[in-house]
Amino acid sequence: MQSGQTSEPCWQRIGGAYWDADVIEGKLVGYEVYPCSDAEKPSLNVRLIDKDVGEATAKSVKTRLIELFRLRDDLPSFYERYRAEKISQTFKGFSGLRLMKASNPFESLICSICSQHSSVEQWNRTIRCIRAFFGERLRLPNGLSSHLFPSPETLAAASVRKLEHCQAGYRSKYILKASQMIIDGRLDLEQLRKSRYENAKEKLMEIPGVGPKVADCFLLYGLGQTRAAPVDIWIHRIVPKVYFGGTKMTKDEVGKFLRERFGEWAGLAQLYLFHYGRIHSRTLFPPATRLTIKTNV
DNA sequence: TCCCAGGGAGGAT
DNA sequence: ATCCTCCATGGG
Repeated sequence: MQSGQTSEPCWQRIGGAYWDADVIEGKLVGYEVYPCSDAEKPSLNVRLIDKDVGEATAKSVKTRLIELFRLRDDLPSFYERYRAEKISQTFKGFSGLRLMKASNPFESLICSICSQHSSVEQWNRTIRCIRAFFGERLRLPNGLSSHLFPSPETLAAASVRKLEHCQAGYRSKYILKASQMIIDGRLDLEQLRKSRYENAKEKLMEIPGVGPKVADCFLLYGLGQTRAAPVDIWIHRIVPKVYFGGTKMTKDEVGKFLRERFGEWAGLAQLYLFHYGRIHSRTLFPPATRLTIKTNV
């Protein structure tokens, strides 16, 4: 929930839980999610914030969360399969870390676009601001409220000014263009779900502001194409370090290596390598020493 | 004041 | 193909 995947903004806490709300099958539902720390029987405990939720809706929420947190992914067999690989050194510190898959692909696309050359904190702020400005407000019975992410139609009609107020910066025009392409029918996110990885990626890169990395983020976190392995600055640093003795590689080569080596699990491998690279950045990539020499002219 | 943030576009070699 | 620089904006 806090790992900065561009499926959606990080979930927010209340007490020891995390909460969210959405309209599921036409009904407003809020839910709190509690982690269970029993390593023998790992589970997720969910409390619905509405006393009056039918059984069918409750079941839909369950299905939704299983998809969102990809609870069907078999992590133990992933760990086991690559136990003897160099990547296994990244498993220790992040046991249980999972990929997520967006409930709302359009939101994930905009998250991915906003994440470029930005920080998790900043693009999260931007997305929440866009929700608050343009999205329908949901009021829960316990007093909490939340906003849906707006539709492509709503965002396409948004002014650059308001988007810039959300601190989207130079990405505002990208957001507008992507929304426009969707309502024009030039871009169909659900159709991309069925496309081959290479074709889908090529199509996505027709959107201005969407390059190889952002396209892969959307394919992975938005559509659940686990073959996609976004190569950002950290992956670009860590993969040559861990697997090739520090040899210089292009980003394309790194991405190709991850897909060939990890196949359907390239995206998950990327997730572990990413967090490992970041947490050990000081020791793995010591900052270059800088010298400033003053001259007399 | 400077550098950096889960990059990408446009232009110059 | 590979290399620059700029892009908004906040935070360290």
